[in-house]
Amino acid sequence: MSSIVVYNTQSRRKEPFVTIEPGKVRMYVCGVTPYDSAHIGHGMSLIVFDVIRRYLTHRGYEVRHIQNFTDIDDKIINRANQEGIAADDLTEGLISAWHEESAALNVLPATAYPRATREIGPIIEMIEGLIASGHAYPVDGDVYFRVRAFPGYGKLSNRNVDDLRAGARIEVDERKDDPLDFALWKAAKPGEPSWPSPWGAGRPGWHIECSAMSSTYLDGQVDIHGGGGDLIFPHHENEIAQSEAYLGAEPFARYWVHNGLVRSGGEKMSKSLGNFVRINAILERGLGPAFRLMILQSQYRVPLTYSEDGLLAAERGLDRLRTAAAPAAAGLDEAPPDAGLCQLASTVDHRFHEAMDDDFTAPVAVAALFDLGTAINRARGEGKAAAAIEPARLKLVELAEVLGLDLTPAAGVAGGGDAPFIDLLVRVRSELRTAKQWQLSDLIRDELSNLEIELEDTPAGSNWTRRTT
RNA sequence: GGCGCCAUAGCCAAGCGGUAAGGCACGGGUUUGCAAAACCCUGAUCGGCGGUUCGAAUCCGCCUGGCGCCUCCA
Repeated sequence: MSSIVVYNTQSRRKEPFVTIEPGKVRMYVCGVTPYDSAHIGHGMSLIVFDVIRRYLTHRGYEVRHIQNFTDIDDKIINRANQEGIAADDLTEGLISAWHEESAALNVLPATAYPRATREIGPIIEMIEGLIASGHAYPVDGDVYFRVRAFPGYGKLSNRNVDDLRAGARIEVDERKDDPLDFALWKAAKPGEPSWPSPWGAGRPGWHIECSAMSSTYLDGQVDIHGGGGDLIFPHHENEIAQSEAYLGAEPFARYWVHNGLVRSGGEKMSKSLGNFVRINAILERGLGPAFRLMILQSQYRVPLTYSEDGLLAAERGLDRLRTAAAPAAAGLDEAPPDAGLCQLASTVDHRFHEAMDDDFTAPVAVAALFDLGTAINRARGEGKAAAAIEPARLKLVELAEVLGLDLTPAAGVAGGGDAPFIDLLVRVRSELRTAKQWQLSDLIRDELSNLEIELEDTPAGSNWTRRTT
């Protein structure tokens, strides 16, 4: 079906993509702990895995895409207390905002969005299994995973347990058998949200929910398990330990896929550093598509350097692609397809798939799209018939869509309550131009420009757009 | 201290042994009533020093400068 290769964090090399079930992909992507609004680091992860999912689907795979919400943990409890609301209300609001923003970024909905708090049953079942097999032990209402009972511990993040022990800066909990052991279940403190369990009221630890949910929703082992690079250790390492110990099978995930982290001002962008930009701040300016293009223009595993200039640069590039992808204003005429353009479209199609097959190297695929766009614009400039260009144009739109890049004109072009007045001014100006009243027509253009409205005169008439800033 | 990653034109960024993709910006031009958009032209020998090779941005070593993980984090 394909010759796709995927970089696997665990082996640190690209491997041929072979799924558990032929033609089907089980993909689990670690979502968020909703205690604050989403920033563009989350946006990058969202888009990276959306592109992977879209491409695999395009390649004929049936993709089951699960994304979770870890909707109970210390940060959530703390934040809810600060705001004087219930943890549930906090997470509910943030999750619905997440869905809205995700949709606005043109991210396809996942197959399912399980939440930790709604999967307590499977989580408890898994913990019981781990205790029964000697991989975990209860202490005073807590349950810990016995790291040294799992020989493969450290294989994902390439660490050995003795180095970890030496470097451990964690405050040592004397009740644990070993400082490395981590919590599967935490006993509830007074006033905390809790669920009944064989060990008393409590809540799941951080890592167990993903192990339980991925197995529950994807039938045990998975093909792709993804997330940001900052999840490799300890989160995913611990997931492997729990899941493989519980399932008695390996690998838990065939391909560990991690996106590079967004950097801002030379540092990782994160909530804890406070140097983040919210996704919403980008969406409000209509720059969602530009943001996606910016992400596509760098390889997903490499840290992304984010800057305002970079975002605007992507917006300008996107505009050029949109110009190329725009349907002929006057409709299609009679003309045979242009041979040269068709040939280029075919070459671009090939380059596109070759690049994406090779570990989803979108920057190269996008470069091919730009070449096609330039050729289309050139052909139009040379006066070629719209029908002659149409096949190439359709190819451009088709391939952009595979990447989730929407090339329809920028949102808000004709929107806004002032649109009728702007239309009127533009019409008056057209009359003035017909009468060669250039001083007045230029005045209107300049004044509109001061109001962030840009005019563009074409043989077919004048168009206006709102400037993105 | 342990484990990794990165350093390519003004900025972003591909490249994975065979002679530097693409985007943005700048400058020149075509087009335009003038603009805008679009198109054309213009720019780098790849952090430094050694080594391997017929041949290296690509492999090895050292150096310098960044970054990530080891603690919550997409």
